[in-house]
Amino acid sequence: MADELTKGFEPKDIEARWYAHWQANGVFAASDDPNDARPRYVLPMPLPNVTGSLHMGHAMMCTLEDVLTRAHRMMGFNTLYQPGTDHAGIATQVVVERQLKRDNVSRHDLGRDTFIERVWEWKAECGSRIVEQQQVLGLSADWQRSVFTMDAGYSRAVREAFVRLYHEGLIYRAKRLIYWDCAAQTVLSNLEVDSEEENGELFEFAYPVEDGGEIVVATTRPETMLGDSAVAIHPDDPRYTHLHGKFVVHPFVERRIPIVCDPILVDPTFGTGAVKVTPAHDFNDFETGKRHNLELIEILDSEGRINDHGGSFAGLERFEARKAVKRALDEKGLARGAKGHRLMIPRSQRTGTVVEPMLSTQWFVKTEPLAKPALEAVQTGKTVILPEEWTKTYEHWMTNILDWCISRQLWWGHRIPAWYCDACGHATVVNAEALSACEKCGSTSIKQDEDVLDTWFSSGLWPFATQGWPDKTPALERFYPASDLETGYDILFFWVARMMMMGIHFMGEPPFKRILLHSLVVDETGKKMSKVIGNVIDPLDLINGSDFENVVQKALPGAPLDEAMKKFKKAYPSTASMGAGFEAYGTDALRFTLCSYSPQSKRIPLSPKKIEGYRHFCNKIWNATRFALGYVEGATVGASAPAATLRINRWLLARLEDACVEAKKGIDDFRFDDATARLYHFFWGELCDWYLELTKPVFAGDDAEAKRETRDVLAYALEATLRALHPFIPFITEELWQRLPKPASSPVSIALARLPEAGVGRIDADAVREMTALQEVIGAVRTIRSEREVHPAAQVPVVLRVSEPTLRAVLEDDRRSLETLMKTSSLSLELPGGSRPEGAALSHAAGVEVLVLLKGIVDPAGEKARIERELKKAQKNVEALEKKLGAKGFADRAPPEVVKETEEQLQGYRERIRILDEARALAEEL
RNA sequence: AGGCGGGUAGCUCAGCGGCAGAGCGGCGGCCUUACAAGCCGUUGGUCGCAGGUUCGAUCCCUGUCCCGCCUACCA
Repeated sequence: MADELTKGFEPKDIEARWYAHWQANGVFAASDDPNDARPRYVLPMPLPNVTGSLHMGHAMMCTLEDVLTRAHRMMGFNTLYQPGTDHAGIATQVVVERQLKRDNVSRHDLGRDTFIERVWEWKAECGSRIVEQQQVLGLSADWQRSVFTMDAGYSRAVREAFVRLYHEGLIYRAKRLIYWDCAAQTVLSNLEVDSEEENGELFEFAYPVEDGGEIVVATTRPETMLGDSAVAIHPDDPRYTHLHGKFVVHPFVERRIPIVCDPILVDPTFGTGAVKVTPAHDFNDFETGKRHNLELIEILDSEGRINDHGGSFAGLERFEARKAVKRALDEKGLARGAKGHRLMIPRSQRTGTVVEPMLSTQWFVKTEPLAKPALEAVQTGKTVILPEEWTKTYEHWMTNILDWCISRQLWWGHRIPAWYCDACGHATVVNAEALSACEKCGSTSIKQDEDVLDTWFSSGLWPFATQGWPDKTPALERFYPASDLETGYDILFFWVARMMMMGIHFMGEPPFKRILLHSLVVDETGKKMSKVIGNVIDPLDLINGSDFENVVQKALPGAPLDEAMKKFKKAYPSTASMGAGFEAYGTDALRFTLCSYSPQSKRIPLSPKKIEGYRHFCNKIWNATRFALGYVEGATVGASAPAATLRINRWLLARLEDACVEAKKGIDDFRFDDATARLYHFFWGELCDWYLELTKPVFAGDDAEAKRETRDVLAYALEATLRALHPFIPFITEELWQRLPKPASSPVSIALARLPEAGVGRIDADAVREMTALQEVIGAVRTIRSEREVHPAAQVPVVLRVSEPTLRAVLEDDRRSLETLMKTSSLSLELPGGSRPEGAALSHAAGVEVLVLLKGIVDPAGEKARIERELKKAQKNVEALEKKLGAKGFADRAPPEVVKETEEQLQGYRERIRILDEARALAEEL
């Protein structure tokens, strides 16, 4: 540690070292001490799947959450970032089954108990990977408290919730039309189904009418006609009036099918205006069936094969059956042709297979009574959603919520605590892992429900089940409700809404004060990251660096390298200029980048170039500190800003104050883009570009008191700035902070130091105004030098003419600063109106006439062109302002200060024109 | 179809009643002893279109055209 800083910032060297330091010192641990008087900050981590590995979405989420966590810890809160992992029912089961398949074994071969053992083994092997990756990201979660949703305690909470809701009548079992995943062999909730538009066909065929004639219907799923129990027409459709009350004959099975009139289902302008009705396999038809009391004819088994109701088609797989039905209709002369048709195909999120609406007995949560208070909590502001616009989406969803199917035909998960009695048929629902007798008749011939609960049911209990609920533990008392919940907007309904409902129901108050939502991380062109498009980026490749070959193989597994490369480069145009791969940008650069995107936009187009830019920023911080370390040894750093008399020091402390206040506001408002932008600008644009440059002449000079003051201010401001930056870039700030002089009572880690807030610096309007004038004057000289192509090292005489006494004094006072930054050995201050030096370029800034003596180096034509350009600009401004001032009603209706300000602006531009006119005359003489 | 959001510099996006901003890029000049992962300067905009409210509109209102996302879908 005592060794010197390397010339450039190398993230790899420092990250692992400091994470170990934090862990060893218990920096992340929340306090259980009942006497701890600090306010609490609790943030439940959106639990990743145990099957998962870290992707960009996690990186985004984790970064924002860790910033919130670290910032609050530094604000003096007793902070709990509650980590954990989710057993992820379907996802995990699918992964392990796939593994078994390699050995040609199915889960049924193993049996339920053995299979579950296998899943646990797998979890023990691979379940910690995502946690390790989260630690690479620097997460300051309290890992000691990590919870897995299948832990014994958590499982007990899940059963308890089920049992209570059941006895309150909020959970019921019913036969309903549900979405069925034929591959995973389970029911899915409507949220686990994604519909995409795909090409299909609209197939038309005729039903013979009983008394002769026919009626033509159209369908995209011809095989479902085996389960038809009606043909519907619109009651007012004149084409079909003669068929009212008639029947058609099913061509394949012995069945008379009624023709019904239904104005809701039938749109007479679409297709033939006649619709086949299959109540057991279509949601709309199901409703129609209820209206007309139609027969429910199931034709599919759980694997998607036609069952006995399908007559001669029985046993055929559903897509085979489709072809067979079409062929058979054709043979009977009933086919009436087909046309191409775009339609929405519902697919399982997990297995990708087309899901089938099927009738099935399942467990449901009655959502309406739970949703109402969850809606009210947001409407009354007890829970706030940020960014605000999501409130409407939440309300819309909560008011249109459907009952929630919570049973799943899986083995991996929380088994439903219901036992059915063979003797009396009663269902015993109790919080137990095993049951020996029916609670009603005492029979021991009972059987537990085979199904498990939807994963979202268990994760809906997260904010309180992690703290020991249903027991009234001290942890539950202390850490419920949580403060914030941060997550992607895509699981607002899946998860957030569920936690709101469950939290309010079981705990009596909403689980969070704020719900903070971030957007989807997409590729540079705005497309969703997917292994089909080949635009997935592993965050660790950005942190550790990686050849594009490696990156691309992960993005599009199994594809030829050049094809994958082409797709990848197309998705990330900015990589074109990046050579053979990503350099090791480090965790800090990635985190800072992710924070810099506005949470309001719906997409976050990840740009590797931008990450590179923020690695440059880290390098800048590194080098600025390296510079400062050469001067700050022995500095006295106190808890508050040191006294300052020099203008540059007063100015820096004023800017520090502003930057820290703005950054804190950004954090408070969940506007990390504002916070990072302000800190970036302060550090680079103010501290480095101006302040450090201005300290150079001071440190090179021989005014001991000025040196001492500047040393103290530099050390103080840098130390404070690192603290302000720490939540965003924890590693580099810790590394540098440890090397700087700091207050005597500083903690073992910057992570435990205070976040700078109002009062860290000092408001000093005079210093800011005066420094701004200096900056403008220096800028004017630099512009002239640059446009005249004066070599940056060349010393050129400068004359400043100013009448205003205060400003004149400031310029005189900071002569040394001006000379350094203007690169002049000969600076003279004069009153306006003196003679015109030969070969002078003239400009104007902050009320000062700026003359740069360029005789011999000047290009008269270029000089004139520049002046003309500036004159034109100034004249345009004058015209605009004159028009504004002269506009009807402006003077008497606009606020006086606005009028005054406008007049002053106009004066300024007029003055500028006067000087530029002179400059033009002067240029003529060159 | 309904709901929500967006159209601002070449690109990605802030700003949302009172002189149009940032980062990246472009252009010109510099290896100036913290940093070439850098320094200095500079160029980019009828703020989607049309009306309205206002002394004043990128910002508020109405209409309109595009583009996303979500929900529900026509068998």
